[in-house]
Amino acid sequence: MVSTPVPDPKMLDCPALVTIQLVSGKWKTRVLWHLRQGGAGFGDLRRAMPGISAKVLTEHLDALVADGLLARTESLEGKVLHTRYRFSDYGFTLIPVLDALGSWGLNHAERAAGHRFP
Amino acid sequence: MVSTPVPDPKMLDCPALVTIQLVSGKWKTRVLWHLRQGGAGFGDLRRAMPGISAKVLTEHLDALVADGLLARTESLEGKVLHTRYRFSDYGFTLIPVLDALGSWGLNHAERAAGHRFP
DNA sequence: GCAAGGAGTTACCCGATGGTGAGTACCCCG
DNA sequence: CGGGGTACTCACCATCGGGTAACTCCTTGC
Repeated sequence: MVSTPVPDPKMLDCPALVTIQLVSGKWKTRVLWHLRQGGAGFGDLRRAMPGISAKVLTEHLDALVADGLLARTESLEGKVLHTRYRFSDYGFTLIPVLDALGSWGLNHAERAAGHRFP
Repeated sequence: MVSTPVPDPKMLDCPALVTIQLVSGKWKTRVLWHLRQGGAGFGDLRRAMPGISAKVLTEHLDALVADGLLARTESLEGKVLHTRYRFSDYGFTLIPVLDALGSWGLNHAERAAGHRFP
């Protein structure tokens, strides 16, 4: 599992690492980014992120749910199982942080696109 | 190399990932965290972070310098080479983001320490 | 001469992360 | 009945980040 039930003490001298552990992984931020616009099903997420495999998506979702950032809701529409993933209340508190990462990253991308470190 | 010269286009649909790439790695945040309190030499950093090997520290520092977050200054004190690592001006702009990660992480650590997801 | 400290480099190994392809189970549609 | 959709699981691989240990090069001090 990729989750971090209880952050190991070594991290506490660097609390930023705790957050990074929860969010790092090739697709985790992308999943979170996509779910910002509202909940989605497993298949929605697959389609939204071409390249991810079912296995890895499952792993990442499980980790995010286990860490309390996402909530999973299963429902039967007709008789077909539908699973919906969305931010939990706790997960919402992470959004400002993700936004900070996002806007800095966007700025960095622009900067790096042109010239190297002017 | 662990650096991300020009962020690959796939990341741009998730700018947060750009930032995370720069900062993820077992020791990168710890290096940055330590350097927040002022510049330090190679040996200072090794001593400050028991467990890191010279190789990995070199790799991480190289990556952080290549990404423009840190600046390396070499000086000869007497005839001995001293290398000093510190935040670059650009690196400073990342500090608020690291603080956001840090305070959220600290909060998460407290939350996880007691009960699981109350 | 030899240890010790500063600043790395090199070769090699290991385990976690992620990718592939197939298979499962259930249901709906034509 | 076949094809397609939802939601996964399983077995197997490949890559890569990180760890280990040894080795370089240079200078200062006993």
